[in-house]
Amino acid sequence: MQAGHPFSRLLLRLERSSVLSDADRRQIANLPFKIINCPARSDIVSRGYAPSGSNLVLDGLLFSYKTVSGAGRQITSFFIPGDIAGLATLYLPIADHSIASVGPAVLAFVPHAALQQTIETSAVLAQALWRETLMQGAIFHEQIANVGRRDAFARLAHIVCELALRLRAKRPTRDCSFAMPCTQRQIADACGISAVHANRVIQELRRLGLLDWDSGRLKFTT
Amino acid sequence: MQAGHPFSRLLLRLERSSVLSDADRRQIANLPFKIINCPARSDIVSRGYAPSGSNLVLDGLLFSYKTVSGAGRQITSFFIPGDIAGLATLYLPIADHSIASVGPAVLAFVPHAALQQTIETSAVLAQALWRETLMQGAIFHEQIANVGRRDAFARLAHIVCELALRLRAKRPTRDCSFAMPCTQRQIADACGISAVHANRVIQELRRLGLLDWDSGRLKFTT
DNA sequence: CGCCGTGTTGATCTCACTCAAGTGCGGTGG
DNA sequence: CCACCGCACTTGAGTGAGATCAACACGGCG
Repeated sequence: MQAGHPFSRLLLRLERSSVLSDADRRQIANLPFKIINCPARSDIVSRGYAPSGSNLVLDGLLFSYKTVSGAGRQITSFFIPGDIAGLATLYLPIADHSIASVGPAVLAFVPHAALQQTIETSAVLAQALWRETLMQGAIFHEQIANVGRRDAFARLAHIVCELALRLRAKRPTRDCSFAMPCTQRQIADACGISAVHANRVIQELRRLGLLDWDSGRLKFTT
Repeated sequence: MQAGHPFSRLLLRLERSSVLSDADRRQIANLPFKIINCPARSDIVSRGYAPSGSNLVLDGLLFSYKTVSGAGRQITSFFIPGDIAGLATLYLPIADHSIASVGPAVLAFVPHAALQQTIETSAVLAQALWRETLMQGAIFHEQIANVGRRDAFARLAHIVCELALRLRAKRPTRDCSFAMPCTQRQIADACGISAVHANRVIQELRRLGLLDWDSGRLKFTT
């Protein structure tokens, strides 16, 4: 990940929609944290447990999911660097969903107590963090519509495009390509379709010359 | 709806998970509001607009939805009396989804400015309201898993049971029955299936002696 | 009275699932 | 160094859940 303080990316994110004072910036910068080097595909939060903090993603890709008895798991959303995963447990102690890593990831674990204190100290930061949870909620909304109403082709395209947009928002590339660490299996779980069918849809997208996805790199071929 | 102040039900709700001071209670009770009598199936918030307040449901049933081009609409969640619909626009001005009424509904429209001031005045109330949005987020999560992974039968059962639980939590009935103002069409839209198929699933549920749904009243037949 | 929306039923079709087998690659141990 | 294993991806065949289209019964309402 980039050089500099672990929270620099979070600050940038928050300042995109809030006006922070110097005190606010200091407040964030002084947040206690613990760097966690997280191996590939490992659980970070397990449903039913009460984590004592939230995880700021510094590098890598996380996803939240639910397992449905007898029907595998459904990935509900992805967390990219700059996102805070597990913010919901700030005020809803028991996690209602699990969070796991796609590839190896670097996280900054921030205790709830510290976040709560920050929120009580600065109304602006409270608002900014609240907004973060609301934006995650908006992504859920979209995901419900996506999974509920679109066919496999549109679902997969939608999810890939969403990831591309969010990732490219932070690091635009000339050739419309980006690192795509997910396996087809994971994309299938996010789309609510079987892995086999996801594979066929991806091949169809390739055949139509819409995308080129190979060895962890995905490229839109206009 | 019940006699008493329009916010009495909201207060009860908030006190279920927060400890309010007298000042907090007064703060809520003195919130400015405007009673809205809303006809059946009318839009309350339209996607793309920036409403100037949120709507506390006093009576009736609302739902939030998204329309997917060429694939009808997807209902993402229901709001029952005591819920605040459109809380997301508090800090995300442009509504990313629409909200509409099922049957006739009674709402208390509360300006965002008043809510924001409340939030800045009382940390406890801020937390309580934040928690409300998080709980709505948890329902979204569940809905994604529901629509993404379960078959039509389980989806429909899940949604009906969720509504039953939430409605009965406020007004338990002896015979496991409750007012179910939705049309089959609306349930289908919430499940992400066609109306025809929803009808067949409901008949199957009836045939199995699991529920009895007629003329706006739904009963679980053990 | 005619109209529209809801619920119901039947026939047909197709998208996506399951099962199954095979390829290619990276890692591990002999 | 090679044999082996596990995982991601690929391909094929058969099946089934759910969509679509169409028609009709019924009740409420202008």
